[in-house]
Amino acid sequence: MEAEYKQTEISKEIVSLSTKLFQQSGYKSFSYRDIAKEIGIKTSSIHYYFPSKDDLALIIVKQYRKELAEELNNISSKNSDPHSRLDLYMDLYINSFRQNKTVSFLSMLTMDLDNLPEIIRKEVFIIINDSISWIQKTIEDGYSKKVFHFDQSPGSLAQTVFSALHGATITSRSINDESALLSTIESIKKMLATKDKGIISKYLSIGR
Amino acid sequence: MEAEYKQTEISKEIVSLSTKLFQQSGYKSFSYRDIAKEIGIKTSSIHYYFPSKDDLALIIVKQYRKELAEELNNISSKNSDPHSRLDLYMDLYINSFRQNKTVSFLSMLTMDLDNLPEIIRKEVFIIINDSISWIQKTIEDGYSKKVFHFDQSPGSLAQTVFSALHGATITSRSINDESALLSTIESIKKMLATKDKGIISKYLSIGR
DNA sequence: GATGATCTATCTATAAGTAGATAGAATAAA
DNA sequence: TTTATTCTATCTACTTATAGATAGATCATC
Repeated sequence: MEAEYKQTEISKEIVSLSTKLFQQSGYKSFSYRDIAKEIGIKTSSIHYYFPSKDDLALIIVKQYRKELAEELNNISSKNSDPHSRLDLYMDLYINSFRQNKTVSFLSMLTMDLDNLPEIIRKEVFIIINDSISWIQKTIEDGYSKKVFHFDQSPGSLAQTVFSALHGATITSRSINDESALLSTIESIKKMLATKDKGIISKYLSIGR
Repeated sequence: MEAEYKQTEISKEIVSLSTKLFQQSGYKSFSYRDIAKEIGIKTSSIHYYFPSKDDLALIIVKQYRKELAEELNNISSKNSDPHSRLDLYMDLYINSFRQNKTVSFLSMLTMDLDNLPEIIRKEVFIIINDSISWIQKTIEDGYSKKVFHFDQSPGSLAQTVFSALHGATITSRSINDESALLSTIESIKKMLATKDKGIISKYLSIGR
């Protein structure tokens, strides 16, 4: 694994710029032309390192997956407290938003599924799965340590947290204001901190 | 307003098919060719009704905006109970997901912002704004009628609800399973139904 | 026979990808 | 240590395909 392509100044620049464009506007909307023009090379030089666009995209996505896995692993290993873990996880979204003022890459990948080659689609599934599983484990831990309190299964709740964070990143991006993301994080925190004594059970039926 | 284009069998078919494709894979990824081939006409016939792709896209988005506004209005006028209102709003997402098994159109528009002409981008902003405002009003109503209980401002909470629903639609679509959407709706309901007596305030600091 | 709707044919622009040339660096052989 | 060979990185030039768009012909219909 590790370096799946010949790493030179230029090839790294290609990957980094492509990642940005991919993230910003999707798979179909970043072209070898744009990249070449911006870097100041010819498109054929990009083909030299990355024979096809699919190759380049796959490398980008795999790299993203690797980095995310490392970060999650890092958070888990350095923090035993479920609160801190979740905080740090949510910080990832805040930082990502502040850094590139755009949608999280994973959201873009998800929205872009129809335009992606199958092999990349599989990567995306894995990333989503791993993320939700990680959140779920954290919530389970928080439940058993009795620092999280909410009357919903860890699996369902993990899906909610994951979805809400992504949705919030998207909303924040679209209104160009991080308030949506911060509000959502606040909601999630309050939700988990709530001692669920007073739930009005009449309102809990979900099957319709 | 109303019909901003010559409405014939074919032109309506064009709009309907384009909407579907636009919704599925984004602005850049639906082409006059595809539409023409599928309907069985020539691309020039599409140009006859919709001189440019931007024209077509704008009509699609405006129509979506109108329909959504009508639906929200309809819900509001027919239901005084905040619970029912919110339920019906969330049903829109479930139905939309079940019908086309894809992401909600609004989510796609948001992710696609970079690829959209300015005039359409403005429409999207309005739609988002209107949606969040509508939710906010519903929450305010629920607070004042004391049927919703949660310790967060209606504005922030509305952003959260909106974001969570979108994120959930996206997640559900990507894993091809409506569970994420249903879980999220369940979370939202529980959240609003929670009497916030037992909040652990230590965990409520958001400013970091 | 004028108007509306659709088609043919074509244009221009952009995209991804390929072939082949070349300059210069690295390596091997004399 | 010079010479020959191969490799690396890039370029120019081209191909094929797709896209949106337009002009003008054709056909229908009222």
